[in-house]
Amino acid sequence: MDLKKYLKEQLETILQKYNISWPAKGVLNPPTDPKFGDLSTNLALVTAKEVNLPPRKWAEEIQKELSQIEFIQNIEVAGPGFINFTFTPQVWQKILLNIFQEKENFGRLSLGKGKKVQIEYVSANPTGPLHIGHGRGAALGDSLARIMRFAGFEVTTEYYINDAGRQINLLGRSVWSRYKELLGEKVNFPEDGYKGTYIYDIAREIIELKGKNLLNNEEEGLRYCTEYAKDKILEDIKDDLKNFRVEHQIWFSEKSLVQRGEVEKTLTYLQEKGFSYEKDGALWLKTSLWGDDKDRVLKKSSGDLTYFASDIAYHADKFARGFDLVVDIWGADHHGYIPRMKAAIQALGKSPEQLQVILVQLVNLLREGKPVAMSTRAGEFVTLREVYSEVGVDAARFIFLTRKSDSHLDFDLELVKKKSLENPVYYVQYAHARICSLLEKAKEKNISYSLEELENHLHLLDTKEDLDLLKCLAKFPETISICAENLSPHHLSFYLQELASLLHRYYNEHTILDNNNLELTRTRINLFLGVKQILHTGLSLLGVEAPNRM
RNA sequence: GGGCAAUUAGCUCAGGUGGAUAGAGCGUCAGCCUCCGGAGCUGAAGGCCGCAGGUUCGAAUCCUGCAUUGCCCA
Repeated sequence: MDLKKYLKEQLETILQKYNISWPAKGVLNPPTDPKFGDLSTNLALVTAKEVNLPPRKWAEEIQKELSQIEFIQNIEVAGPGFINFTFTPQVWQKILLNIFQEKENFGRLSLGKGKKVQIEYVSANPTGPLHIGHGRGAALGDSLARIMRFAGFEVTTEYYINDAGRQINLLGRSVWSRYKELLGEKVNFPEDGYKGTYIYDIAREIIELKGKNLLNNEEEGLRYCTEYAKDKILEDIKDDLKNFRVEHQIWFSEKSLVQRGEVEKTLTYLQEKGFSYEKDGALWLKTSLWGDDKDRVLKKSSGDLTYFASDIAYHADKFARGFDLVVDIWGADHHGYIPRMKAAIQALGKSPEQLQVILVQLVNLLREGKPVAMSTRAGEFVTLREVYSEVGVDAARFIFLTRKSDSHLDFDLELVKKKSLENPVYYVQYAHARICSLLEKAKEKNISYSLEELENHLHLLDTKEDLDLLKCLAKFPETISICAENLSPHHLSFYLQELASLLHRYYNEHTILDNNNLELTRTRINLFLGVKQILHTGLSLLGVEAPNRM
């Protein structure tokens, strides 16, 4: 049962008697301080003027009207005119029945109403290994996809492979150059080429496969090196993401888009609509029509297409595939592209809200407090693989998902390693493992438990710790809703920490297994089973394991 | 020179559409195992929410200006 909805309806009924509808600024929420009850509303404060009463007096009127309401234990007027509601313990105790009834679907919502959503994330150029910044975007995108599916959206995840442009070209020339160098040729390494040692590794692989054979034909050799390097790196990226428990359902090639003529098709469309024009030998899109600072180039005077042009074609393709909402996760250094991209999709006839861009701040990778240089070109960086091998997938993901995406993040390898046992992720996992261990113990003591009698014994869960825990469990669905609506998984991470904290407190306060009071023992075991299930569901939405023992 | 973000406890960070005495973890200090996992629990100290104005019953939250930091663009 949705308590908030229920109460809101009751309040609205009263307002109707006074010909007032629910005010825009009316709020019905849990108060910051639990001593003010379970839910609190500012309704009387906001509507006092309409009934010509002082807020407190008006609040008391409402209180009187509600005196016979079901499920409510206490209503009081407080402060300047807040109305605070406390539900009966039964309301909270019954949550447990819901949880067991819906099982792993408890918290699942129909918020999305089957709306088709695409989430595109990581999309790193296949010119080098993933680094920690990609890891952050990967964790975020993957977890968001899981949560939005749980909230009733139809989600597709996708990786856009920039395999058509200048960067890939440069990669090929870098490898080709190293190949020749290793075979003793004199070479001029491309000025801004990729200098990482992995380029040598790839060149060595090619030598093993082809020997010196490529030297005879410059054009063919370069082509081979380019293709080989791209495929090899992409393979490693896929491998990394798999290890990091990140799933992309679709791998979309920019090159295929170009080859199918989609870019030209999009340009033609824009031209026919009259949204583009030629100036100084270049082709421009009138992005300033939709709030961009200035118009942007689609095709340079040299005849080369810009990245922007293929990006528009790509987004046209996304919408053509029927997505109602497209979510792009970008590094924060690309924030300047948002206005032009939003303009572009409006040129395509879509509304700007149908593209949501989440910016992920770049991660400051530190080692012993000192920044680690992270330039792919300079070839000096710590890879994502090194990071998760060092600190573990669970710890790395949890840290990324415990911060909102647009805040700066210092990730000190030595610190995370050293303090790994105090990492919040272990705190949450420990709660889960603890419950599992307790269940084992119950088995040893021959304490059986089932759900059959649960309903009749729910009233035994009546201590403060019981109610705190039950209320926290009841909050799970709303937490999912907040995460999905705000595209921010970090709320879930904080929720799980709170739930784990209440579990630990409970465990310290009460002895669960008591052979002299089996009914209470069984009921409490059931409570723990409920907590276990929510911990499990929540962690899985973050892509973090819920171990039975640690 | 324009633009986007950030600024909350010693440190790392939360504070969904404005609400009552601003929270958590780490660190510090003081306590808690005859007992189901002490990787835990309880308590204490610690804050002009960057600064100054404005909007209103009410601002960490919204608006304006300024400062500092990061990034993007010419």
